[in-house]
Parts: sequence; structure tokens; C-alpha cells
Amino acid sequence: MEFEQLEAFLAVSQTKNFTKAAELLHIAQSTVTTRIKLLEEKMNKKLFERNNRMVELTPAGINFLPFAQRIQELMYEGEKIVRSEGLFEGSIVFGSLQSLWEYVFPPIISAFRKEQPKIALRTITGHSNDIIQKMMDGFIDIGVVYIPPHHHEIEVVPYFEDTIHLFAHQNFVIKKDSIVTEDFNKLPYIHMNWGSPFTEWYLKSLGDVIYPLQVDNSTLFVKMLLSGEGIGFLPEYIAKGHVQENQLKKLPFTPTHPIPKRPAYIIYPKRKKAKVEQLLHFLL
DNA sequence: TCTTGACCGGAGGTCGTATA
DNA sequence: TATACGACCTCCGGTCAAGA
Repeated sequence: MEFEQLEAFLAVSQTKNFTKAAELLHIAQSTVTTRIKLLEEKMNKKLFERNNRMVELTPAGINFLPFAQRIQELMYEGEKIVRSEGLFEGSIVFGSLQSLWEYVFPPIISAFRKEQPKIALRTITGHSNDIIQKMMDGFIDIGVVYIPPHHHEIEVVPYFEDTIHLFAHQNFVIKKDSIVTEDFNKLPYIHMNWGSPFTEWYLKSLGDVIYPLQVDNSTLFVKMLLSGEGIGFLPEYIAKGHVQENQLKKLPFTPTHPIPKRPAYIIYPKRKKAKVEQLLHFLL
């Protein structure tokens, strides 16, 4: 399989049009046709369904797409590393979750850059599983995740443990001394999934309910709490700053079962220990 | 003896165009 | 959009000569 064929496949899947894909790649349309044809022959599967009006990915094409994207990303990443050789004494790709980038890492990264100015640092944001997958692909050198991978090539180091509490806007009025689980039906509750232990606890404590409002982005979730849209569970490290600035307050909540703590882990491939050692020590 | 560079020919890829 | 076709280009492998 040629990289050019992969590029043609990605261009057609992106534009849904052979002519536009050719324009994108600055090659002739017939070349795109040939490349796709050769790729399909190699795979022994049709990757696109074509007719006079449109081009669509076949199920085989849909399955192949994420792999093609990963190969292309890896190729570009490899090129970048080779091109940057000699410019820095080293380079580290650091992956973690969006909420941690926003609330935990900026001062750490800033301090690390001051101490190690000759190490090029690149950050990548994603969910725990994305970070682990990209680490397995050789894309990420070190990461911080909430779900530790169980793989013999990956070293897992416990990093910190955070607690989750119920928070609301400073002006939110509660009519009781303490909120209990039975009160949730009457409260403007916003749900954010803080990982599987939290979800399991939520289901055990509050039942399998349909949430009136559920978001999957921590930044949006915090914005909604700050705007007084409702109440919700938030890790302490995110809430801390907003509480200090009198924007949010912790609500007195008595759960039937204790809310599980949220441990974070530093992960890195064992073979890259020497490469990430300085940042690892800095984080710890 | 090995390395390097120049040259040559063949194979395969790409292009532009025409057509279905 | 797919295919065919001729022209052109690029790459690769082989050969040979010069130099270290």
C-alpha cells in the first residue's frame, strides 16, 4: 500500500468527490481514480460507492478511515520529528484531558519550559482512551489519564487523587440544611460524566435516570454552573479557583454511598523512560 | 577493494484529453 | 466518474570509470 493511495482515499472521503479530491492533492482526477482503484484491489474490497450524483464510503471504507487517518498522522508526526532534529536537545509530546490542561498543567508547563528551554514540548488533548491509543501508536510520549491502561509496555505512576463534590453558583439558594438523593428530582441538576467509577456511583445512588441536561465537555459544564444554569458534581481541582473567587459554592450533600475519589495516573511507554524522565520528575 | 558519480534503458506512474 | 490512450516524467537497477 502506497502513502499516495492513502492520501487519495482520505481526500475522497473528505470531499466526497473525485474531482475535488484531485484539486486538493494537486493531481489529475484520473490519478485519483487509479490510486483508489489500486487501493481497492489491494484490499480486495470496494471502499467507495460511486454513482452519477455522489460518492459515499462503503462499510469497508468507514472501517478503514480511522486507520488511514492514524497512519497519516503518524507519517506527519515522523516527518516533523525528523525536520526538527538538531533544533532542540529533545522533544516530548504530552497528552492529557482538557480539564487538566485548563486547571492543572498551565503553571507546571510554564515552569518546565523555563527550566528546560531546549526541550520542545507539544501538547495533545483527548479522552483517556484517546491518549492511551495515541501512546500505543508512538504518538504521545507521556500522558496523564484517569483510566490506567493495563499493558506490559506502559508504565503507570499514580499522580494525584481528587474528590468530587456538588457545586452551584454562589447565588443558588437551598432551602434545606443538607441535600439528600431524594431531592435530585426537584433540583436543576446538570450531569457530566466524570469517569466510570463516578457513573457507577451515580447509578447506585440515584438510579438509572434520564438527565434533564447532560454535557460531555468540562469547559461547557463549568460555564453552565457559573451562569447559574443548575447544580452539578465537579472535581475539587476545577472548583477550587471558582470557589476562591466567590463564583461557585460547595453544597451540603449527604450521599447514601460515598462518592468515589478520582485518581489520575501518569503513563509513559517503558522504552521512552529516558526521554520523558525530566518531565516526569517535574510533574511528580 | 570500496566508494562515488555519470550514464543508460526499462518499468511504472502521471498527465491531459477524449469519450462513454 | 470511469476508462483508454499517447506522451512525458521519474525512479530504479545495472554498468563503467575514476579516485581514495
